[in-house]
Amino acid sequence: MKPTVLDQLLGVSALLREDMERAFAGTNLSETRVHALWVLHHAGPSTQQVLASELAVTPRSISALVDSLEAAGYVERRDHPADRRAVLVTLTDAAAGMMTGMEADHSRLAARLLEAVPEADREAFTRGLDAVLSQLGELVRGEAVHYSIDASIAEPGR
Amino acid sequence: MKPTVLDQLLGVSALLREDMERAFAGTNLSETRVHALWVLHHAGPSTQQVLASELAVTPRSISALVDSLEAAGYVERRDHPADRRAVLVTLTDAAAGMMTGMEADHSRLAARLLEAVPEADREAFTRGLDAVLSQLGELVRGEAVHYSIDASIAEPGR
DNA sequence: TATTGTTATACTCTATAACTATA
DNA sequence: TATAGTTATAGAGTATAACAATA
Repeated sequence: MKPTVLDQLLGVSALLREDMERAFAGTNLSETRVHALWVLHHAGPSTQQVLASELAVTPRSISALVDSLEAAGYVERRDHPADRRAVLVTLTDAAAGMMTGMEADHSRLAARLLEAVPEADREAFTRGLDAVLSQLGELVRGEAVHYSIDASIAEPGR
Repeated sequence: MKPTVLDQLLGVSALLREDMERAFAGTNLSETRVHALWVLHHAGPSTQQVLASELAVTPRSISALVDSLEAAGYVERRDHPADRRAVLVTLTDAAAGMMTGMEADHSRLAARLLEAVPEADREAFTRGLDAVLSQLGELVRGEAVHYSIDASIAEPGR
């Protein structure tokens, strides 16, 4: 029985997460922490509000996350030059270097995955992936929910 | 600047998670809980050891998970007929019905995603996805780690 | 008034370690 | 001894709510 496209995509998701978890095992890094560092690497020094919206998380959670990243030496809180309420979260030099390395690893992995696809299929493959990504984006943005949940047992309080 | 295959796949992963999170918001379900129910739906009544290995989680975590699923009315713990140490975690009728519905939703979503891919590209697309999945599986199973982590700042204690 | 970030508190998911009952 | 599951404890990540400082 052939797996559906959705099953294949879910398989890829699981493997990508597993790869990260394994890489971070035994370190003080995690998916969430690296996500924050990744945003800072690309956006440069940012306020906690910006981080909150990029990571789709509440400001309170960002406070805790930045606390731990700061304690571990990945980031520093600097005064915002124009707004004395705000803070600019900034990568330390060591963390900036590390993120540059991670970005190179990321590109290497991307190249390896593309190379695994038979050359003749590559164009159709990326085109298809693009189509799936847009379709999924529309579905998620749309207001319909795609799973049948039994409301009689799935009440918040139970 | 064209996104890489890896970026597209990460985008798909994020959207799939977002879709589930949204569907489960305001209910007592979560990705982890539904994963357990999904395993039980397909494997039938299972010991907690089996669940632990399917979810790749410690037995202790399964105890807590089954406790909460039981309290909410999704599963029951039954005596194992042959091994008095063990327990068979079993879906309640209501939960079994819900999972049947979810499986139908899952198929519907799979079909929708495939339909989004131009017909002429479908064969090459699934072939490519298959290739990426195997390649990624090999990479993850291999012992090499794919990210440059700065050991001087990423020590467990920091 | 509205926004930025913090303190206080709580829930879920996960882990390790020590223990009981049974195989 | 080894295995199935539980109790106890801890840490990360997330949320809501109330508050202080600043815009």
